[in-house]
Amino acid sequence: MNALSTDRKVQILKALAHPARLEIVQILASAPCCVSELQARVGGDLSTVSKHLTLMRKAGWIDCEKRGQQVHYRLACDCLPAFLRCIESIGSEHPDCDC
Amino acid sequence: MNALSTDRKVQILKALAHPARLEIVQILASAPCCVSELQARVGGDLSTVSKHLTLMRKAGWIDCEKRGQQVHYRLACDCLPAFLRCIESIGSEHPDCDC
DNA sequence: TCCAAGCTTGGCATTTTTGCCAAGTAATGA
DNA sequence: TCATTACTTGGCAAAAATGCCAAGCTTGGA
Repeated sequence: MNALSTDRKVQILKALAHPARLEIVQILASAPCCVSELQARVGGDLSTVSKHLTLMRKAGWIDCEKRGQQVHYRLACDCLPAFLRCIESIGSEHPDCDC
Repeated sequence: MNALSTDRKVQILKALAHPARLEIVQILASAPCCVSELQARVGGDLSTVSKHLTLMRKAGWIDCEKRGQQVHYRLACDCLPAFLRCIESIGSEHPDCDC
């Protein structure tokens, strides 16, 4: 019944478990975006942002499409909002963390 | 509107982004369990399992209660099943990963 | 053809995470 | 009280993740 290996699920989870990557999917949740625009919003080197995007694409969270010189990234799943709501609910019920 | 900081959300995500920890919450999803029983199921040193549990408790995924010499851990959220279904759906739609 | 814009990839030093061992604490029973 | 069970915590070496720089690769325009 468990179609996916634990390691595959962990790969998917790790892909979002990083501040810049989480911000990127939240940006992409409202609209598709190209790499340099994402870099402008989250900061860091362009190559770093590109590597984050590759990692999330391999995990399955996002897709990309080349348009001229630009590469447009967009969400590849419908469940991100529900996924993030779950995290929000855990966070608000346990405000006494170590952050 | 975004009640939680990005870092707090990342902490919550990181807490599940590990093979042993993901297996532990999946075990706890069916029933509460004590530490040595969890160790018997996921392997590794008892101290390692204990540290995993502490980390997930601080994140907010699980709670614990002391009963005599044993400490019983259990899920602290209702949304884990939906959360895991989202991961499953991403994994099954993108089977060509590097795992 | 040549150049520049927009990305990706390689390499590598720094930082973070992991997991074992040893030591410590709390509860229970002899 | 003493020993045992059930955990937790400290410490540290090994492994993994991160992020910058440099170098590459396409695409489109001059």
